Amino acid sequence: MNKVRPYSKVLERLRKAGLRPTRQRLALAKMLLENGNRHFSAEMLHAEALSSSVRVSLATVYNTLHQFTIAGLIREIYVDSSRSYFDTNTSKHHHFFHEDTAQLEDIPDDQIIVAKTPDPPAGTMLKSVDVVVRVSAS
Amino acid sequence: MNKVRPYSKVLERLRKAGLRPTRQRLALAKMLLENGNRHFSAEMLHAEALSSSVRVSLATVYNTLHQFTIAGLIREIYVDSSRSYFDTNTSKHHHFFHEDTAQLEDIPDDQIIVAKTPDPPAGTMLKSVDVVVRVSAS
DNA sequence: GTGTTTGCAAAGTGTTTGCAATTTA
DNA sequence: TAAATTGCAAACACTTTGCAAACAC
Repeated sequence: MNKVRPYSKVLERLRKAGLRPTRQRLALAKMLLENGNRHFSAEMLHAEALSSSVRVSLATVYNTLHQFTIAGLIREIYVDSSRSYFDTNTSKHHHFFHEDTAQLEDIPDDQIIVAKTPDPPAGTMLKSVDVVVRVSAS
Repeated sequence: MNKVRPYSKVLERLRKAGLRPTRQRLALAKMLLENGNRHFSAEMLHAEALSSSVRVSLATVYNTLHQFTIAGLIREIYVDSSRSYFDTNTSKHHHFFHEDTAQLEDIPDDQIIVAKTPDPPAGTMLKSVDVVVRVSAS
């Protein structure tokens, strides 16, 4: 059902987020949002941009990922204490993390059940419930 | 029941892990293992050591935390992509992460239920199931 | 035109490493 | 005294930032 979004959709989403659709932002948004769910780091996205002949600096990739995260277009996943990973799928779901390869993989929804979510401590509100299942070659 | 472990216990645990009980390792191990469950970063532990007049370099703190982690005396928790956090409680349990203060807090066992743990992908074995509930001041 | 965004290079942060000096067994 | 460990400073990897040039509206 949810096919590749037409170009205008991406442009519209940037506008809605208050982000000027510059050449760099548009190119990165298209790479990320028109190709299904993806897990990636800043370096990975930068490398992919360059090999697709999208000229963009690494600094801009970092800044753009930050802006996209704030805008809710992507989300950050915490699995490594020395590198940021992101996911284009912002809906509630969880991850496998392959320790050997540093790859992320979605856990199918029917494969995990968090039956009870804890009450947030007094004075706080819940932001997210993230489950990471670490695996390695057996 | 589980009172403060006597000095010899810590020494014995280091020996069992194949780690020579040097002054630095012994001091750090005592700070960590004789004071209940603690969440901390390398910098935090280093600062605490210095203020307790335990002379130890930051490099040694890093190296020691790594060795303790491999030995299973402590475990690492992944909540921040720019800093490593550790926990002296190595048994199965989950965490709140206060985004405002960067503090970790245990989730009481009866407050969370992971009813179904996913099958690890083919060719992999499960290492851990970590739940992080992010909260912030409301 | 005016304010925003980019790219570069420099700076910053947390962490690791090489190696001489020290310590442990 | 032989092997392991420490501390320092330098090196590292990843990320952020200052600022002039380029760009969007």
